[in-house]
Amino acid sequence: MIDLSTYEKLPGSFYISPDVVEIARALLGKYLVTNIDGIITAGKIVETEAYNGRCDRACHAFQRKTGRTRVMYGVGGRAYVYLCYGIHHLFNVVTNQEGMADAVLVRAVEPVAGLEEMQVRRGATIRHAKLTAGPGTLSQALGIHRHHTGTDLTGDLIWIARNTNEGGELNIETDTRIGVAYAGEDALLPWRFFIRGNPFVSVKKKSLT
DNA sequence: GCAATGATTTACT
DNA sequence: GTAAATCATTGCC
Repeated sequence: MIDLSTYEKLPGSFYISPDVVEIARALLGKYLVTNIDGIITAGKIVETEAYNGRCDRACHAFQRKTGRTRVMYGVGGRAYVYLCYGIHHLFNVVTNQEGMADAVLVRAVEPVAGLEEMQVRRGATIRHAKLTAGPGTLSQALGIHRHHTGTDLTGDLIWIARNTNEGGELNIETDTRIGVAYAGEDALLPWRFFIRGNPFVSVKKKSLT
């Protein structure tokens, strides 16, 4: 179990920045913590993707203000969780100000707390290294569900923290996003960020620097 | 009201 | 490497 006393919850102001790409990059190395059913689980964020509601066709909210994407048009600092392929819950962090539909998809975390609970949620057959390596699997491991959409990330159910004992430089790698080929040229945007060499990154680096 | 589809994962060949 | 699973949201009738 990690020592939560050295973890500092990110303030609401962190999510208000107009630059969603910068936030996606800044979230690497932070800790995503959930308190579901009274059980704390947490993971270090090792992979993210940025989605921009105004100039990015891969974003669900691009030129579409619907029931599902409504939360993304709200103020930053809330959760956007959506069901993909009928099976997987994908966790996003809404950013920017009211009316700006930006979000950061958390694609992978490294488990740091509540490992046993994650194993139960994921099933006995799963290997430890695969507990949270992927946007659908990390949501399942942390107990994040579709109905958590709209959750305030400065509350006590789901939040993001930084370790005050850390803060050193991270070896951050950049690449194109995954699974958004339908978005045409927007799929080429280098808006995926991950920590180099971390075994929990969902998709391996495809090219050398 | 109804049919199409996806920011994925897993199992099988 | 390829294919199936599976359902809320969406767009059109």
